[in-house]
Amino acid sequence: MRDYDFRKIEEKWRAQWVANKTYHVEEDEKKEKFYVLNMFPYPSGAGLHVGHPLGYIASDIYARFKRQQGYNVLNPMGYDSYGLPAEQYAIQTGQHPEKTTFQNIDRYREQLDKIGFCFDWDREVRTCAPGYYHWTQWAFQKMFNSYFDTSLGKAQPIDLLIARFESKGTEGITASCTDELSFTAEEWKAMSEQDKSQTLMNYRIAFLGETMVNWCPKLGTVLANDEVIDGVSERGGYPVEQKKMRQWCLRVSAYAQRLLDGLQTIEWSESIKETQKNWIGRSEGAEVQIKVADSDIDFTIFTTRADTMFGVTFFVLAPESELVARLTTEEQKEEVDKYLTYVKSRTERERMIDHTVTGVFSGSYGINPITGDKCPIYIAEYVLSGYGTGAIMAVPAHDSRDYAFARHFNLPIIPLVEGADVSEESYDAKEGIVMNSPMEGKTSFKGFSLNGLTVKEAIEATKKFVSENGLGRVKVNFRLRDAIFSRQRYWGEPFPVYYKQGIPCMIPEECLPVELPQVENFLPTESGEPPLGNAQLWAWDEANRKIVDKALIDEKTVFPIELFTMPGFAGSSAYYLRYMDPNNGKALVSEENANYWQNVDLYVGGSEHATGHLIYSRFWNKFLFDLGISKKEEPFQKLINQGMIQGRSNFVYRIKDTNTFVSLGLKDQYETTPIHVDVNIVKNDVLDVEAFKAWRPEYETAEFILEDDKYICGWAVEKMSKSMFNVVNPDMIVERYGADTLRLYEMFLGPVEQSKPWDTNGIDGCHRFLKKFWQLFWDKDGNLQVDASEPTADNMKSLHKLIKKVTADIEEFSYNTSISAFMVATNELTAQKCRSREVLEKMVALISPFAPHVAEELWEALGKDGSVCDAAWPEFDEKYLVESSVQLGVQFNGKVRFAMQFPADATPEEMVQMALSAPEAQKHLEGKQIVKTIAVPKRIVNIVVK
RNA sequence: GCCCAGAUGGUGGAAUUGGUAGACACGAGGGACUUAAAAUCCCUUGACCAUUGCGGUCGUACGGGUUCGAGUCCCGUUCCGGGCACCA
Repeated sequence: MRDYDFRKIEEKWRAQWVANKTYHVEEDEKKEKFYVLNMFPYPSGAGLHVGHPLGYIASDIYARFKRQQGYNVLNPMGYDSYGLPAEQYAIQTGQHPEKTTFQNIDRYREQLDKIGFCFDWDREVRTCAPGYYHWTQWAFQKMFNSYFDTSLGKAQPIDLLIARFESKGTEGITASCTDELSFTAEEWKAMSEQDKSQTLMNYRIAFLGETMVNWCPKLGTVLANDEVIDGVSERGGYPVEQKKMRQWCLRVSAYAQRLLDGLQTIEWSESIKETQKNWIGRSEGAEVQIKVADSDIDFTIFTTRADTMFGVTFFVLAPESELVARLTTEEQKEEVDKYLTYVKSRTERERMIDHTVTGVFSGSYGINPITGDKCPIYIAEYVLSGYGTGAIMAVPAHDSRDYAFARHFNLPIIPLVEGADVSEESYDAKEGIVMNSPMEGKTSFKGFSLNGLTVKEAIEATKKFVSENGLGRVKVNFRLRDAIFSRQRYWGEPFPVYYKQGIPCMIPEECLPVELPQVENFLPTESGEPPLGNAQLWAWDEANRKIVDKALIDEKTVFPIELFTMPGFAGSSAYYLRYMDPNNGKALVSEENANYWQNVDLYVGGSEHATGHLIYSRFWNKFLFDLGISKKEEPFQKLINQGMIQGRSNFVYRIKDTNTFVSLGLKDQYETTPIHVDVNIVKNDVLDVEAFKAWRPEYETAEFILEDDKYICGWAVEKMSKSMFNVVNPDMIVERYGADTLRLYEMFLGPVEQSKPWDTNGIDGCHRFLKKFWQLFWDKDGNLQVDASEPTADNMKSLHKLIKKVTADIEEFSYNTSISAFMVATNELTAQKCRSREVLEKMVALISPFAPHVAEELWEALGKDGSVCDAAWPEFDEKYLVESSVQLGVQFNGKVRFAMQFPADATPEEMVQMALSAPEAQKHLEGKQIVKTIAVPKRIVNIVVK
């Protein structure tokens, strides 16, 4: 008997793979490509826990499977290595973030190497490496130098737009912009350099904008919308306030429609597509011009319910709207100011939670363009400045928020749908027949009427009427905002930007990358500048002298360099392109390599990135696609979201005020407090009492009340965290059971996409299976028991059943059921005493993606050349599974009464006859009449009797 | 509030997509081997009734429905998870 010595086997093959460069990948035109990618990790100080490898193992199995099918598989790995934790650690300890980041990377690498992944480490990328962020800066510059042409639906060089301004001004331009501007060619030419720069910011895809941002005072930086959750920062949970600041932004909103449309072309889960759809938030409606009474001012409102124009009883402006100042009358000024002060005092969080009705009358009236009615204009915080036009028409009868407002301020409510009862609440449904539009005896603009139409018809009719009569236009609004792209931090990509008389200019492309300067202090400067302000000599730093030299080519003064850094998502937005050509110093990716690898075929990662990375990355890729750099409109063709691995905590129960611990089943007899206990000293919920005593000094003298001589621990599913003592790291599992067992077990735990608690309870089963699989190949004396014998029909049946199942399962990521199938097949072949080389070689090839180390060892033992990862994936042949007869349940009145054999090719009629003449059938037929018979070949026979 | 996904033994989870529910594994119980333990192997293991043998009834969150037949399809309810949220 040769033992399954996993330690020796795994160590040997780890070394061999490195020595032979087994997983090195080259572009190869002769082979079809397949690109598998994991979301690269942020190397945190805690190292990997068992949750991390889940996705890596799943994709590794897939990558190996595809390689065995003959594809040229790219399966790279790298590190998302800029980020806040390293910087905060630096602030606390003075350790440079680069130092801790590199230490963490080394630790990650060490842990990853133990699990047997087929990563091509020659392609590793780190977002904090100058050779990498060179291309992050480069892409930013491209965005700066581009605008989005709405008629072409793609990015164009900003120079085209400038040329256009030179000749025709803004007349007829089709460009995504922050504000609608209007000027002539003459006016453009007359502008100062500053004004021109300012104007172009309105169109650039990467632009400097004065916008409301999420400012987190505690973190000292602005945050993107997806980094703010329920009004507090995602990281740290600190309060976030709205502040108007000058920041770099990316015009993601220009791509909103394409981001939405693209979802239909990719294989992502419905739920994550839904999340993105919600985040993009397309709504189709109308913008309508409203004239202010006794004034020449007018303003625009946005509505999706154009049909309710006849029910408008007031208008509302967002408090931040610039119209507020213009529409507030003298008499109301004091009150309005009071209200604005109140609104300013409220944090984002308060505003989000507390929906009490507040507002103030501006003193002005707006004229309903259809009815001609004069309606008061209010200012209220329930209207948001950032969405639509920051002004609405209020229809209390059919909008719950307007309803609450109208009730509070005693404003009229006009119902517009037949049968709608608005005495208690508004009728928001878009259903029913329209009435009161106009009301009896009232007139309307050009006699326009909606009465008798359904709500849906009325919406369309009004949109048409409004745009045909110049009252407004049809408009699509998106909730997706432009991304705020600068952070007031140190540990991020520097901007390749310098300022010349206040005008932001791009540092010449040949001077990239602009390297992150060394600083001593990672906090903001005393004058409140970002941490990069501490790098006073930065501009003169040897590494950056070339920038200054070029930038100041004919100047003598030093121009300041941008002190902001880029946000976390900058480096992770195009990393999949860089893996295609990671060491290219001339381009992000060469034309040849981009054409060969195209895009990611399979992307594996957590769904928590749905509204962050996965949106930004798609946006970034679409931009690069417009430039012709990326070859596919969508970066990630198929996406699998691995579930989170939660922690499974164990508890011991201490009897109050004692040092005695009582086992789970007996704890109710005492007054106890549950205490978290390290899961690593608990096995199958049984506490290792000695290890517990040694765990903490205060437990050294602990006493135990046992049940069945065991101490049984309680358990609960919680987040995996150090404080709950439920962190299990993969090294410990590898040490005890081996990497192959870890791989198998993580997959056996359940479907990859499902969240589940980590629970070592079942791991022995997977380890046992590997032992059995190993024993299939060795006799009692430790010799290979494989011969050239002809496989039996049973051997082939077991094998091909397995091939069929595993091949189908891998494509569907149902790895847990394939492992079950392996267990069954192994037991069958063991029972059959299969020795056939033909069968056993295929078994090794099949298990190779799941347990590569043991597969390599057996492959070598079988005398095969090369690595098992190049072993051809076995072909499935139906002929071995064809049965001459099948056993089916025979049902009477839908209940299975007995089982019997049928010829596999029996017709339904024959099956019924056979079933009826079977001896077991007689007692069910006695004294009864046959009402109906149903037979489905290979499925079921059912006989209905009365 | 709106949208999405889900609920199956003591546990993790299967079920050819409408056809013998509970594969596989863990745990538990019993047995073999052993001085003993570990390891290994065999049997039992959804519940209830019967158990001398057959066997029978119920059972996939709950209540209805469609069907010869429903874990699977339809309607309603409850619960858990996720997303969006004064977005007009």
